[in-house]
Amino acid sequence: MPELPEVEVVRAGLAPAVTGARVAAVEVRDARALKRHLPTSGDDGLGGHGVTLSEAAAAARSADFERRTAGIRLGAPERRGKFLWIPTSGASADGSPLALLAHLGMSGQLLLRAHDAVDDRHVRIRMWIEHAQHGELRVDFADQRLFGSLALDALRAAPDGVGAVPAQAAHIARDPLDPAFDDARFIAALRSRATGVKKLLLDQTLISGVGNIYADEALWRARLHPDTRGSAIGPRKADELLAVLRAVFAQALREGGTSFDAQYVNVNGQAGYFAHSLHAYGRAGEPCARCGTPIRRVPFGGRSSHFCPRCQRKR
DNA sequence: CAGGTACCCTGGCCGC
DNA sequence: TGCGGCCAGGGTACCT
Repeated sequence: MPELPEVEVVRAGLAPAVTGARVAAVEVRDARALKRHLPTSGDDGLGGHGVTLSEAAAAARSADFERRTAGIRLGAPERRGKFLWIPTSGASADGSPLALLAHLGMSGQLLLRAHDAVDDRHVRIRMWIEHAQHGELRVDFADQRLFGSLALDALRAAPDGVGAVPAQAAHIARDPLDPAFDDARFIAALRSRATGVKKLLLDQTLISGVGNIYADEALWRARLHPDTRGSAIGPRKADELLAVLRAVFAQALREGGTSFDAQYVNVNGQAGYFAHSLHAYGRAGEPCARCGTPIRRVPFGGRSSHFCPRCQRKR
């Protein structure tokens, strides 16, 4: 469940059960779910993204993660954009605190289950935790497509000096629901670029948490064509776009996120119902809710854009 | 900085 | 019933 509202639903669901809990045991079933986990000994010679691990490197990575995660105590989960992490009692080699970092990718789930609950599909990593109030639970990381991952990562001071963030998420911009998000800075960046506005919204180094669904929805609500250049957007329209984005996120959060199928669920495996409130994504051929013109779907960087050709004219 | 492509994966669905 | 092709909510690397 990948965009900001879905990740936030997971963070909030995890919070009561994991905060203050101790990890009793860890089992890595598929080392491919540790793409972002780099062993302590530094480099195992086979980096992270886009690289297939040798059998030996996979075993080493799994063993390293299991050994270092078992026994640590968990803090309150935090989120930036689509990255989720739990500060822990562990320390990294340079002395910084360790965080348990999660990215759900396209199909990742974090599921809270009873100790003896039956297996969900595609469980790649399992952690048994003990909590003073909630007793013994399992946290299962399930991921069909394996674009998501868990990792232990060093928690460092955030680049803007406010709070701390895992090293691997340091390049990710704050998201628009973050109180420290800098509106003026984002709007200036947006309006200085010749790139299409949708591509800018999806750039996690400018603003985080926005993915294909919510980009299309926000642009529909703001009546902006996805290919409108950032530099063609006036200050008032830019303000409106940011406000609309926040409203979409807030509403999606209230409705438990967007679920098109069983892949996108909260920590209890339940789907959200914001999909019913979408006006553009997944509605190709259906009449625009404002003007009745059929919603169009066009190729966009290996995916699709959905928009109303009448309400969202390219300028 | 802008654009395009390729890749990491599994599985559901559609047409033949 | 089988099979190939296409599609999917993300992120990164590496070209031009």
